[in-house]
Amino acid sequence: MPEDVAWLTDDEQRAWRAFLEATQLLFHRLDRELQQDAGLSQAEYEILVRLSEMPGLSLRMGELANQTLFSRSRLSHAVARLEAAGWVRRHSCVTDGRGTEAVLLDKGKALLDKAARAHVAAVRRYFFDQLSKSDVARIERIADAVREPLRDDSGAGRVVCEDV
Amino acid sequence: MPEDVAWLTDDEQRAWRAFLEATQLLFHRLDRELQQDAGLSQAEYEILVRLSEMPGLSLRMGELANQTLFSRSRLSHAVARLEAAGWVRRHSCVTDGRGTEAVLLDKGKALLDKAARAHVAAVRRYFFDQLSKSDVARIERIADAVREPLRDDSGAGRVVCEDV
DNA sequence: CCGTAACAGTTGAACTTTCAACAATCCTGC
DNA sequence: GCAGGATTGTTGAAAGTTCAACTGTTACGG
Repeated sequence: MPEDVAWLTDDEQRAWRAFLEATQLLFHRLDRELQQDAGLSQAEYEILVRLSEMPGLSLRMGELANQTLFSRSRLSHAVARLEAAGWVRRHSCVTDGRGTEAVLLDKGKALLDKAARAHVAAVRRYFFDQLSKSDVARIERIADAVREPLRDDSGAGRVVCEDV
Repeated sequence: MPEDVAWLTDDEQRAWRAFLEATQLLFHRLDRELQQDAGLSQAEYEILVRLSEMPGLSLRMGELANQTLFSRSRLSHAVARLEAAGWVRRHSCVTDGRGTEAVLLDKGKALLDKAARAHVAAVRRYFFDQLSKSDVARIERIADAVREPLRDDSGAGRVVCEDV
């Protein structure tokens, strides 16, 4: 391991590895339970949730992609599967001929309700049960700080200096 | 959304979503930069790192799977690719005829050194630069608390009560 | 020893995600 | 209005992951 770039301190090293392992384990576990309880992947669940929160239970594909942080392609494939399963329907957008709207169907809403119960319980059990009130606040603050710089320039490769 | 199971409070809801989004954005970004800088996926990088930390630069497949949290199958495929690329070699274990040892080759070590420089810089830029000293300590503590219950019974489906 | 169970790892098929190319529509300036 | 460019979304193939079945090896009980 080279030493000439700013390496991580021991504290940082331990924190980073613990963080990686914890998130990995947590997401794997939540995924598996969601799969067992409702036959949904985290990705599918996320899509259904976002739709369910919209008035009209519908959303343009692009906006849905933004909210879920999926690529357009990934979302297209995923929604195609949800549509095949009868949980979602797509129809082309009235106001913009290029667009497509995805709509959550009753069958999908029912499944989501069932899935959400189990999923929230799991999130509580494996995550919030281990956390104090101040941990929760701290996590929100840290997460906000981390995501803010990453949020916008999501397609940029390490901008160094690029103007005039 | 049903209300009869312990739902999340508003604080928890916000923290959870921020956490999900931050981790997603962070991992995507690190993945992409690793890919651009060294042509490695996070998974491949992880494998090379673990091998590089062993005396002899080698590890049994099973132990490597444990450390990386990969399934045996995933690891098999991944190491097969690394082997095809000439970064790793496999040979069957001397002391246990069933086993296989993966060994990091010079070419792999060299690649890893290069990759590590860029990767660590990225981890610092996108993660630690946003964190205070006390954030780092808190993260380690929380991560430990979260992973500990998940660590062992990694194959269990929500044990309710199972004895006598 | 021998038969059986447990273990270590690999394999191929099914599925998901990514990547690049594409079709269709909208917008803009002339 | 219409050419050129940007935007929206889909598609098919390649790459990666998961799942279940399989091979070969070791450990154990009789």
